[in-house]
Amino acid sequence: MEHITIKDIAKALNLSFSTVSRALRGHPDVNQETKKKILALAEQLNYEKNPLALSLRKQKTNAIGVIIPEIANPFFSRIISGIQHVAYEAGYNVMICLSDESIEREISNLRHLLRYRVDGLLAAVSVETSTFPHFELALAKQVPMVFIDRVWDHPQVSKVLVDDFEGAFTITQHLIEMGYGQIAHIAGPEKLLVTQKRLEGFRAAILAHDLPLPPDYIQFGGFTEDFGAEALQKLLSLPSPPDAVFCVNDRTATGALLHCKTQQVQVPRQLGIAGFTDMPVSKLIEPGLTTMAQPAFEMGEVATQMMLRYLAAERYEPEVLILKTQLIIRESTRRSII
Amino acid sequence: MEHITIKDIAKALNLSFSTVSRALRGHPDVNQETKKKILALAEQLNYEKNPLALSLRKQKTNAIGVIIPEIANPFFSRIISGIQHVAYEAGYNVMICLSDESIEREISNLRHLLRYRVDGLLAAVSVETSTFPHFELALAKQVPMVFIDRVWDHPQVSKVLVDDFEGAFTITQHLIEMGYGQIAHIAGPEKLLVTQKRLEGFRAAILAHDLPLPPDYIQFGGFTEDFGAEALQKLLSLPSPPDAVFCVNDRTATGALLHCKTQQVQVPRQLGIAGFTDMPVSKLIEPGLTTMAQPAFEMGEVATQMMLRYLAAERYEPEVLILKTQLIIRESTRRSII
DNA sequence: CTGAAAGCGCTAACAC
DNA sequence: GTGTTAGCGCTTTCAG
Repeated sequence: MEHITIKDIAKALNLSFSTVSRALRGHPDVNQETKKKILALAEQLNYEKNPLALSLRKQKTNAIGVIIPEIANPFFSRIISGIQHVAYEAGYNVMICLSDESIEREISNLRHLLRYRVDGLLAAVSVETSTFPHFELALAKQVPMVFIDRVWDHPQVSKVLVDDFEGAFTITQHLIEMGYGQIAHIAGPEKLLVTQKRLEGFRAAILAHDLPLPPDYIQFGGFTEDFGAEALQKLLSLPSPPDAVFCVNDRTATGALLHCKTQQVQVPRQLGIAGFTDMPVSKLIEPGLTTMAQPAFEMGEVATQMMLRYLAAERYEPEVLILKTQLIIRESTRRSII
Repeated sequence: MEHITIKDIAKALNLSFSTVSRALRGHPDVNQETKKKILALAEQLNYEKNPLALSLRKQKTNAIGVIIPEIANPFFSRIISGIQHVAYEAGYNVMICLSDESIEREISNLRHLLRYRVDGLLAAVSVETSTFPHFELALAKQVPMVFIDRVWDHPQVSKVLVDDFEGAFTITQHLIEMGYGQIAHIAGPEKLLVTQKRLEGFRAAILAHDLPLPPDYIQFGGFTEDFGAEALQKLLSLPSPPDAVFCVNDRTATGALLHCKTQQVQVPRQLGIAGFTDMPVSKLIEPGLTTMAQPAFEMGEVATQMMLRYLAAERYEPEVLILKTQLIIRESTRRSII
């Protein structure tokens, strides 16, 4: 038989299918004997509940939707691993959608997941996302949401992030301590909250130490390697070029580093470079990249745990969880001879 | 209203819901006028079909299941990107499950997807998988399957892979051409087909050039960095250590390279190192890693296209597609001074 | 304790 | 053209 159903079992045992249904989901009102028979037969026939029918009936899918910009990025793929890990243990299904850093696609992903009646939503917004009507919609539908890292800054949704301000402050301060005095910042996409926070942290550290900060020292743009290289090129061609850069993430930092290699710029001697995130490459590249580590896997885990709590309690109380970053010092900023 | 249905529209327009259903799915037997009215109202009310009900009714989910060992591995995440890319364009939904390189979990993933009635299945098996009763089951249920890279070698299923034998042969030959004469092989998990094919290709190249191949020169084990380092350590402590290693993948090669750095072994002068796959790190690490590039994204794409063909034609004719690898020469094997 | 019946939202014969 | 009906597989009243 293609797929055996509750009815097949009922027929075989000469019972009504409601009794079978009860037995199968452990309802107390069913005779021990018949229950035993039913379970035995189900086992033997390899019966499995049809989750589609179940979802339709219960109006819940037992699924958590995930919208993420790209999966080929280790930061996000580690977040997804964390999500899967926790969801799997809890018997929840996760539906992953990729926005490809496009807001149009993000909207389409969201519609898809909503249409699908996911029980909850985990998301990191695309670089293009600066208005949030699509997420408003989800909010209106009472779907619990937890944003991860790339958050929607709205009081009614939960967030899991790191303290970007503090992280940026700390690493900038590290550059200063290493003796760099003309520090520039390769920033991310201008409208993103993460970009702004890291910029603020950077700026605060620079100001706290009375260092110069010409407007040209801040280069907005993107998260890619190419952008990092391009931005550094601009910085180096300034009349008074920086002696260090803090990059919004490791990818731009990597791009900057590669640019230095082609241009024979000595890192860390002539130029100090620091990143953010701590991707696997960062310790392999040479010189090793100084960076602020973000606990990506853990971010995925805790976001999912929060979601599971909401789902279990059937109430959604927005909360904000801020995880620790960690300064990882490698060679790309080791200017001073110790 | 929480979720508007076909009935709501029917009631509002004083029609039977079957008419509405017909209009909504473009059935010809419906008056142009009423059709227009229905579509207009649906549009206005922001009606969306409930995919759960649809799937239950049609006994197909419009979903493709994917089982993959891990997502944090760039090779697999690029495959997934390729899959998502094609599936998305075709309006197919993809359900990603991670086996975490565990066969137990792989079995559970498969059961989950089957229970979920996915229309087709894409898979790369775990390192632990050497028997395939779970996939037999899927085959028995007539679910079309395409294996990617880590394949089940069964005549009745489709496969998308690269020519591992030839790739291994080519890169080993490259090592020989660079003047290395005592070449070892850090192999993968012993039972995996990929491992065997690459080993065979390696061995064939060595034999073709009449080079020595002591049994100790082949170290089976895993795909991880740690294993690469460990295996190289053993090789280097041999009475007659190799002057080059071909590693089953870039991760083991990276581990081997790192081991060389800590042990002050000069690469490529004292030891040549070659990998397989071409991960993003491979060009960033120093020295750059010589490797055989596998078109991961494309593998995901073509596997999905095959699947879409089966689904559209409603018939599954197993086929095998072999994609080209490409030798990427970097510094880790540039021994000879040119 | 067990069975009958309604219904989740939709499609697809079958009537009219 | 349109409405009626049955049914996908299951849960959940409501009777008995």
